[in-house]
Amino acid sequence: MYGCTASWPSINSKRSNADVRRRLRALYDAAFSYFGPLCWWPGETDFEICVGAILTQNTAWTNVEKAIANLKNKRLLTVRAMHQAPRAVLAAAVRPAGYYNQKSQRLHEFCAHIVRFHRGSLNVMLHQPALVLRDELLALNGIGPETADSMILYAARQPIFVVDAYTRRILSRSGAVPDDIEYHPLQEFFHLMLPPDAEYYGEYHAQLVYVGKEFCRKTRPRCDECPVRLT
DNA sequence: GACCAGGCACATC
DNA sequence: GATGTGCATGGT
Repeated sequence: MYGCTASWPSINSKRSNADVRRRLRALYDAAFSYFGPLCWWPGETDFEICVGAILTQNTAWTNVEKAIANLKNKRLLTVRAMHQAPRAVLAAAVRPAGYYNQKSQRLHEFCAHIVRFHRGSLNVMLHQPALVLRDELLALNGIGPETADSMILYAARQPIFVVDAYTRRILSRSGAVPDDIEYHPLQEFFHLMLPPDAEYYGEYHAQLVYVGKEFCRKTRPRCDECPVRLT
């Protein structure tokens, strides 16, 4: 049963890659049948997607939605406006997303970087090779692997797989990977096993998040009711 | 009232 | 290199 047994081939077992790919496809198909197309990431613009990626760090998305609504109401959801906004105003707007002092600073530094190095154009920054963009994002304060990869996949639409808490939990509970697997090995696992397609990566990640939210929470998982059988 | 949520940076050992 | 801690709001 999902989450309770471990019958997947080892992540290191090269000879069973075909089997792993088949299981991953079956997982996706089952989730897609249950949830339907999710069309991620939520956001009207690429900048909103990037802002959401920072705001959702260790935070429920419902709180992020409130913060983004505040930013829209204050007309701060552009690179220039956010860059020029007083820190206190920015912090007040993102307050519902928690960690508002850190996140307002991270947003400001993100915008300052775009203004300084890309003439204020997020589009210019995003139109770099994925690995160049990734290194650039990771060098910024407050942007780690998951945040950077979310921006690259959903805003730049380049095929980098996003690993988050749900991804790790679902895959490890299924026995496909060790529960203490680090970010990059798990990302490489997906890059090796899935076709490099940004739209597919995005939808796959979205389906994993929905499965996670609904059936694979940290405590009180609903394994028995989960429509996605991984083993 | 405790626990959790789509992380990350930094200090300490 | 591994581990622990601070950051903070809002839902369950």
